[in-house]
Amino acid sequence: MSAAGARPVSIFDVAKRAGVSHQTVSRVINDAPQVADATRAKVKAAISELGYRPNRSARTLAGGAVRSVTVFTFDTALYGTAETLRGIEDGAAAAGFTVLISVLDPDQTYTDDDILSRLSHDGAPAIVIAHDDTTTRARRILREARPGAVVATGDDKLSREPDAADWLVSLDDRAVAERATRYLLSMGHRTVHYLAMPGRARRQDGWADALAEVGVEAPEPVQSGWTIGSAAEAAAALVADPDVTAIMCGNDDLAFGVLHAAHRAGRSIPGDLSVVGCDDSPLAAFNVPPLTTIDLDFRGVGRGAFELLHAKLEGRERPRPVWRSPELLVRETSGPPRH
Amino acid sequence: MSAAGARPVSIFDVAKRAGVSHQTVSRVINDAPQVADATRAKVKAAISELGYRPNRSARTLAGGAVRSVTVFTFDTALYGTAETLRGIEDGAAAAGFTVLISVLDPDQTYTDDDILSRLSHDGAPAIVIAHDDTTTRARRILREARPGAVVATGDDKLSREPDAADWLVSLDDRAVAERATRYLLSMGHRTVHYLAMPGRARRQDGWADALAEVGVEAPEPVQSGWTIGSAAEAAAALVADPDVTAIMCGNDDLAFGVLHAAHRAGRSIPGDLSVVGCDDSPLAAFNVPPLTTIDLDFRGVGRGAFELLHAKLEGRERPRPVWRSPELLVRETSGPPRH
DNA sequence: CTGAAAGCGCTAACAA
DNA sequence: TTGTTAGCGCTTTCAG
Repeated sequence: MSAAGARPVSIFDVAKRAGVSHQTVSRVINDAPQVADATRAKVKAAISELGYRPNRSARTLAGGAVRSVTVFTFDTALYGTAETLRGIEDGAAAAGFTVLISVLDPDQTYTDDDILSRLSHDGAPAIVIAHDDTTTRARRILREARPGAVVATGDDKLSREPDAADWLVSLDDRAVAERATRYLLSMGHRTVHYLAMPGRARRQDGWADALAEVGVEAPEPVQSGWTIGSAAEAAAALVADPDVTAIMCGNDDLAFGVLHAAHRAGRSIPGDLSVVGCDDSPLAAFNVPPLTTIDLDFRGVGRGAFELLHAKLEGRERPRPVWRSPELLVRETSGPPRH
Repeated sequence: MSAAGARPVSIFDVAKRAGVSHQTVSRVINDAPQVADATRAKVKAAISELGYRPNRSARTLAGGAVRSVTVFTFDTALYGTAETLRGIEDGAAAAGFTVLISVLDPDQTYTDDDILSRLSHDGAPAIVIAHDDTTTRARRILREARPGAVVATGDDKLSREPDAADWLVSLDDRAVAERATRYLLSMGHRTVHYLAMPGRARRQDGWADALAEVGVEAPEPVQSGWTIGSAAEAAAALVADPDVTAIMCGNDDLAFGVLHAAHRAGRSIPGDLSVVGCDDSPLAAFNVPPLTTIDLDFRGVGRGAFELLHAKLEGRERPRPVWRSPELLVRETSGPPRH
């Protein structure tokens, strides 16, 4: 154990103690195969006696294998991003990687250099959780600078690009929204309205496609911000309209905003109005009434993003996706229209 | 702009281009005062022409000023920790620091070495968001190893220690819970029950103190986990008891669980039962009915934690706290008992 | 299987 | 005000 304030134990201290060269110590801590078992044991003993811990900066600088990822995101508190981040952390921890986090302010404009200088060094690997315009832009900048070391998650316009399969890990947001919309249609609703989050695209596509399928012209989607309050405000006119019987929301938080607005407008749920969310956030099942929504495995997506990055770094094949497929959870905010 | 794959631009490349020594470049990027304006301009021009960006590992290794913090936490998705993290990020970004994040699994037991090896190097600065037993333990380990470079937030038994003022940044959780309990008492409730989160202490102290103040013996606190589901389950017996008219909850999520359980038990809110949360999470104001709670500025606390760490690192005085003081927000889940 | 040498990109200390 | 030198702790060569 090194005393506080003293010079930390280095690879040379260990080498001296074990009676080997520092290089042999390096081999041991990197699990190199060509080390005699006896030597390995001696070194390991010295390591634990001295309380040696490798210095990550030195390892990185000396050009060893990369052992950290920088995650770019815009809000660590939103359910989707928080869960994705947890998934990345799970994967990173299992692989011995350090996670750095770089939060981008949606209201700020970043130059290419602002983004790139957030990496620990040129070409450091990164994962972008792209859920808004700023992170989508960051994704583009990072990918242009280091195509091999950047993967992304998210649902935005870039995910329509042809080479997306190489670097994108994402649920099929289109199918998810389509499914929820079809469900509402199947309950007998004439049409389904859509409350949209900022900067996302594919969920809205799915909703529109499901309507087109049955020959219904899609009503104008209503635009909301990310907060529950903004959703309540954005949906105020919608919920006041007695012709509106079904609303599909970009995510659960938005759905809670709609429920709040509907309550204030005196409309009963699900008699007057069906509301469907998306995410299955922790509160959905416990809301009063419990929210009909689609279970999305963001954590699995995060883990998948890390694994794709890891595979690319080591020149391996793209691993198979590992997340649960989305599931529609019909609870108590949806049903057939009253007539 | 360095081409992908090429060797990154170093301080020597910049020096050559600007016709100065690499040390002068170092001075410019570190804002050292003793550089002639003309020289500085030349160097800056070379930097931007070449797209030079400093390598953080090299800077750290060479023993420059520290520019990163590792944050230890146990769940980045919970409202309190997520907001604290955001506050730390805000402060770190303003000071040009990188934030590393180290998530500790509550179900795992870590050795001292497990914890210490998560730092980028021996003695790297850290902030611990201590909200459970595992993180509280990490706090102790880190503080013992590097007392000067570790600060913490949170509400646990350690915060009762005498030297806490040196390294702890925290709201007055005791006062917060006391205030909420007094409010319920003032509405005419005979007693107030407490639904507790794991591993926290001071909120419970405040609740007990407020009851003691008016000579009421505190009922046995009910223990919940961190999830809404566990709260609903833990509170099932409590809400079924018609003698229970007021429940104060460790945080908002727990309160939502209680509301859910109360609804299932057929008790009306707030007629039969008053429920008070703690946090003012984003959903509180928009729940149906809106939740009475206490607004806690976790983001401010996070910023304060970073600023305390930063001040310690630079040998400055402890900065003044910068967060909003807690405020009781009486909404629609609380009121006088029915008789 | 092990060791010696060179250098990653940067900063601190010293010299001019 | 600027330049030179000597590392930081480690990994990658390359030699035995």
